[in-house]
Amino acid sequence: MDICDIAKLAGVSSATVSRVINGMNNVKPSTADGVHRAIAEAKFYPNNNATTLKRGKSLTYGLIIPDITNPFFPEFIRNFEHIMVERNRDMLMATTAFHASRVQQSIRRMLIRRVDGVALLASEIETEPIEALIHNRVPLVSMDRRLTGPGLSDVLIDYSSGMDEAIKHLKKLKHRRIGYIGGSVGPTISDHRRSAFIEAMKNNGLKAELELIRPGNYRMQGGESAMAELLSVKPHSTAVLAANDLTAIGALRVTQNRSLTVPQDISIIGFDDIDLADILQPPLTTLRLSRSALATTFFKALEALQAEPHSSGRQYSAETKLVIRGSTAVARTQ
Amino acid sequence: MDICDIAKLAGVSSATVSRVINGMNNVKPSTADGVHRAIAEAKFYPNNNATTLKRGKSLTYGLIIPDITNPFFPEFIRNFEHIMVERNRDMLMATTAFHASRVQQSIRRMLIRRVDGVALLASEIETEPIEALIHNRVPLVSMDRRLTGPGLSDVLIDYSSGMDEAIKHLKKLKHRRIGYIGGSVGPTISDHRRSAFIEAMKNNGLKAELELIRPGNYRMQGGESAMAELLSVKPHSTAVLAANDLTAIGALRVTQNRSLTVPQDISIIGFDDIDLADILQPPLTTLRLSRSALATTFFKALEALQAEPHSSGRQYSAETKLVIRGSTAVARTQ
DNA sequence: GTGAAAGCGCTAACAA
DNA sequence: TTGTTAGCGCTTTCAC
Repeated sequence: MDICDIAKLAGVSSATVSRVINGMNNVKPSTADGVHRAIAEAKFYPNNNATTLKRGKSLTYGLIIPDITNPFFPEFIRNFEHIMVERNRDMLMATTAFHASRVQQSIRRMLIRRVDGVALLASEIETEPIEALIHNRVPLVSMDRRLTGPGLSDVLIDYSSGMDEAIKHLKKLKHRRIGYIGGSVGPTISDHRRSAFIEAMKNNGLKAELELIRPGNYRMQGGESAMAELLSVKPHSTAVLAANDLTAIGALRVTQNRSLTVPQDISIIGFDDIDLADILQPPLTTLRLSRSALATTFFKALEALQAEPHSSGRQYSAETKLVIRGSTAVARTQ
Repeated sequence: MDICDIAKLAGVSSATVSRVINGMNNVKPSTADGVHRAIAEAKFYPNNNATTLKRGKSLTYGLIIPDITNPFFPEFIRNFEHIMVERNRDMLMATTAFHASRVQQSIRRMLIRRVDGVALLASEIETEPIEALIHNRVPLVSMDRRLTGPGLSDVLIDYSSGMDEAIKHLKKLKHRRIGYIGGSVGPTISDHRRSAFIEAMKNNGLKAELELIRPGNYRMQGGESAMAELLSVKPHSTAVLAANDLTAIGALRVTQNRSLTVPQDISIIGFDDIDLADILQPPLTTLRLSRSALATTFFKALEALQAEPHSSGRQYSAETKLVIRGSTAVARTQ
């Protein structure tokens, strides 16, 4: 079944059918009516592969994320997909499970499908697949790589503002020794988060102790083991910041399993503010990174790059903001 | 950049390039080598739209889900995508936000992309888009519609076994008046769940009181309002089953906000066993529906239908199983 | 083992 | 306002 069949049914040419399908206004209404009827009768759906092949544009953006079971990402996806649907665009999603090889695989998928751009929210990035994108003139918008270039924009996560708020908040609560559980070792994005922590400590006249800085893996389990290590330091720190909420939840669990009470015995601050943060016991104090703002920014960045493929990319930025809930309190005097 | 360019670079014909790309074994190794080199040098990625157009098969399955922020679905998606990547297939995901119009839109997306099959986990289903799939010979595997036909399989969720376990568990804990918070009004899938509850009550010699059966909406907020209603019935039931974990969490929150303790004052049982269920306070007793088993079943069903497009679909089934945690306890004597 | 060429279903000049 | 037609990039038969 193709537009020629529809053309025969409607007694017109395939070009007219094409025009009707694409809503061009240079078709006589009565003719268009007939075509619409024929399409409906035949339950015809035009083959997008042919359209894309012909037009050289797929009206599709790719989205690559590390881990869909981290609630941050579904919340982002929902916003992103919503924008795409509204603009009559398609989304092609791939997850990487934190493996560089899966990033490569995902980018390959995007390239062979001829997406009009890629939003890359994963951090296990190797330069080779990125070069493939650039070389093939597929715009790329990355998250917090702090690197831009022709066809390459970036959305910086502005930790510093939020991180400063967080440390100020803790300092006011009399915390002095503050621990930090980071992301995976390797990705620069983890480094940015850690540096922002150290910087904020310094700016507030506190010393970031190396012994109290541990890597995690952005998952609960990583938060658990890192927190176990932090608790074995005697005396342990009175507060801990985590690189994301999942990590903070892991830390929370370990703490509670050891019969320590949060926030009385130890304060915990997360990062992201996933919906879940609010329903924990205690509800999590966290640095909020707005998913809808982020989705909007990524979309805008993609559109901008697409409109002018030869233009150089821009550095965008997304704010973080402290949300105070129940997991922080005055430091226990030791 | 196309295979003809590669052909020139490698000094062969485009047919040979195509053969090499597709790993056919009727190319002299040295020739294949040269082609591979040319492809790498040019960073060439074949245009999948052309391939699909030509072959008439996309090696892609569509996946339609209602709500990606319900953790059940990301957990499902991760398993499903993993299977797909392993088999060198592609996944095209769409969410419906519980709107029938979005289901229609999603199915249209799938049809114009010529997916080889659709896994439909949403329940806001209208017959029209489904007929479009059938008519265009695109296999469909639905969840718990309990309807099969040519090119149409279904995965039944076997509530009865788990629901029976749940009621037996509560009965042993001396609960007699048990409430139920269902899914959205309308979808048959909600009816199945509710019927299974009523049936299980009856089978265990308990009476399902209509007053204690309320609709929810598969989201936390729905669980909250339904639970508020249930608590206004005096005396309130001593236990409540929810149509999914999110609903149960909503119920849990309302209960705790009213200074009632779970499970001492009231027992709550969820459905799904999302990862989160285990980290709540108290950890949620729930009916487990395995995401990985479900993903495997959906994939198998799609492959079977695709292998024999003219064959009639099958009824598959997925088990549910009671997981006892901390949200159920002996009923308070009233 | 390799190449020539037809055609998958659509769009967009161009012509009428 | 409508039709004719040349491709978009690939696969695959058929011929060599």
